Amino acid sequence: MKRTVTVEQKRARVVRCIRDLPPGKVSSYGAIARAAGWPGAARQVVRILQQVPGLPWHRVLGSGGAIKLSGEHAAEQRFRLRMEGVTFRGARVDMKQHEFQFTKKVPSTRYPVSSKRKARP
DNA sequence: ACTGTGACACTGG
DNA sequence: ACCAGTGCCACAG
Repeated sequence: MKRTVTVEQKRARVVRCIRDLPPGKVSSYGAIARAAGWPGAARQVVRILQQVPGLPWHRVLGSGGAIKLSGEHAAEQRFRLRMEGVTFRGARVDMKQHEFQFTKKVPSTRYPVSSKRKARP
């Protein structure tokens, strides 16, 4: 039979992953998507963060621990993270110390990019 | 059906 | 470090 995983189910898994982030620990959009078994859905993680209230949104960063928000929002995120004891290395979070390790995570799910050639008319 | 958008990820120059 | 190009997925118009 067909598995037809609905978007709703994927969203639910993403939400769970985000809720699993304990204070002082962070993750990234892409890592959350992979941990939720939905590799490549970083942009969907963003949507979910904006739509679902009550999530620890400040613990989700861009790749490499970069804050992808701007202006006041970025300041707010930095503030909240510092309040939880998260340390920074310049403008980015020290992932070495604060990246949360999801036990699950899809095995060797490399980003499906087949560069090797750029736009070639 | 098609196009543009977004708190993204990656690679290459 | 920065920018450009490409890939990704769902959603709004």
